[in-house]
Order: sequence, then structure tokens, then C-alpha cells
Amino acid sequence: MIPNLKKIKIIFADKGLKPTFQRLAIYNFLDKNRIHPNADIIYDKIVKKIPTISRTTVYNTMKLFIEKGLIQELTITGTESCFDIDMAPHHHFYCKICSKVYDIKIQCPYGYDHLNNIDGNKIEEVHGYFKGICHECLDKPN
Amino acid sequence: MIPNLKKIKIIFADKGLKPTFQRLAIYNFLDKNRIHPNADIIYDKIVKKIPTISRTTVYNTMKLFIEKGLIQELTITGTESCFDIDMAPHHHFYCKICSKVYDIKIQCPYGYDHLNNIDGNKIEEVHGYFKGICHECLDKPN
DNA sequence: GTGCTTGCAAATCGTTTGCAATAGC
DNA sequence: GCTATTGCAAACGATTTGCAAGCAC
Repeated sequence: MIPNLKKIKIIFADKGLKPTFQRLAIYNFLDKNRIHPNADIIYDKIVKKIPTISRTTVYNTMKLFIEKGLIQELTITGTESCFDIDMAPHHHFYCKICSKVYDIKIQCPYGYDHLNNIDGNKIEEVHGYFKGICHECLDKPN
Repeated sequence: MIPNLKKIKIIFADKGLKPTFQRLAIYNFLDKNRIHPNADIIYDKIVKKIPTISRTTVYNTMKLFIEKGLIQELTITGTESCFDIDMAPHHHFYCKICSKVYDIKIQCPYGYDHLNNIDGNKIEEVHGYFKGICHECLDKPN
């Protein structure tokens, strides 16, 4: 974790974020585990390292990271947000059975890079996702 | 409303739905007002015609319509669902200022019609939306 | 009259807020 | 020491659940 920590501190400094123990742990978790976790999964994981951490801090930190452009929020299920440290343009696939979110390495030909306006509306974010049954769940016997 | 009612009753019969007063009113509202309303907006509108209607019935009805393929659920904001009676493939634009949802008449070239599988995952739904500032809010003096 | 539908009240779930204690420059 | 950050407890908003009363065939 030590070499990664150094890298993260530089990223934080660049954005004017104080490198608190909690923030470093959360960012490192997101960086090492590209699973698009929701706040609860992040909390459950971090609380094992930092038993005193609160859900409030997780939510505060997510909000802060989003504002600083370090992560993006995915609103796929309608009931909860999940978070993606990958800021490159890409789509997602959500499995209705296992609820996992996969990266889909395609871009919407509308809206990314070459298009910042549709029907007179100014585009700031592009979101694309598919829902269905993932290859793992398709392969399962039942 | 009478001619539309007849049409709606045929749609309901086709899906095996009983044409209750509440369901007809809700469907008619969605059909006549293509504004992608959330449950609260639907409730506020219908309660003026049917003062005894409950939010539970609105939620029940939305769930039923989705199951029967009469409407689709849009999960753009992460805090609430909104509903779209237009089942044709299309995208949406969400205005961060006025919260309105616009139809964008483009299709994702991946996933609609000619593609039902990406990376081995079976695609059942395609969702695409943009976020930004709509033409109306851009035009406002401030 | 049997089964589906409705609607109230309470519960639930994810998230936000108010605020006092704490930590870091 | 001053300010930003943390974390508890309570509030909040959207949605779901349990269940009793009502309606339709």
C-alpha cells in the first residue's frame, strides 16, 4: 500500500484535498477494486480497517470526490448510487440477477468529445448502460 | 377523453389488465403528458381528479405497467424514478437546473435491435442519457 | 362470495442534516 | 488556536409492506 499511498497523496494535493486517513483508505479501495461499489459496500470494507469510520464520512467523501472530479456517480438501479473511479468515457452493464456492474468499453458516438450540444441542450455528462443477464449468470446451471 | 378511453381499454385488455378508474386515469395522464413524471407528480395530478387515490396505488400501478411492458422506468437522478410511456428506443436529456427530462431522438448503435449481446452478456434493456443544461435554462437571463 | 384492487398506516432503505467532539496544519 | 473533518443521532424522502375494507365479475 505504501507506494500507492504516495501516488494518491499527490492526486489529493493536486485537488486541494487533505489526505486524511479515511479518505486515503477509501480512495485506495476504489482504486484497487474496480467493482463499482455502492456506499454500503465501501463502508463495510473500510470499517474493517478503520472500525470507527461512519457512513456519514463515506457519503461526505463520495460527494467530495465527485465534486473534485476524482470519481463519477452511477445511478443505474434507482435505489442507490454506485461509484466509479474510472473517469474515461465508457458504458456499463448491470446484471439483473447478481446486481454486478461491468465496464463496457464502448463510447456513445453522440456526446463524447466531438459533441457538446444536442437539440440546443448543453451536454456535460454522458451516461450509457445496458441491463440484462451477465455471462456468469447465464453460465450458471440454474 | 372518451375516444382515448376506448383505445386505452383495448390496450389494457390486451395485457390482461382490469380497466379500473385509477389505472385508466393514470395511463391517460401519461399518454397525454409526455413529461417523464415521477410518482409524486403523477399522484399530485391524479388526486385532483380522484381525491381518494393513494400514493400506494400510484406505485402499484407503475409497477404493473412496467411488468406489462406499457411503460419504462427511468433512473436518472438516483433519488427517484420517473416513467416514460414511449417504449420506442430513444435517449434522454436531463437538465441539472430545472430537472426536466427531454426525449433525445437518437438510438445507441450498440444494443438496439441488431445487438443483443455484449461481452457475453445478454442485453435486455438499453439506457442512455445526457446531463447538462437545457436550451430553456441556457436562454434564461440568469 | 371469491379474488383482485385499493388505500391507510407503519416500516424500510438509502441518504442528508445538525451539531458536538476531534484532528491536522 | 483556528478551521476542516469526523461521526453520532435524528431527520428525511422515496418506496415498500401488512393488512383491512371495497369493488367487480
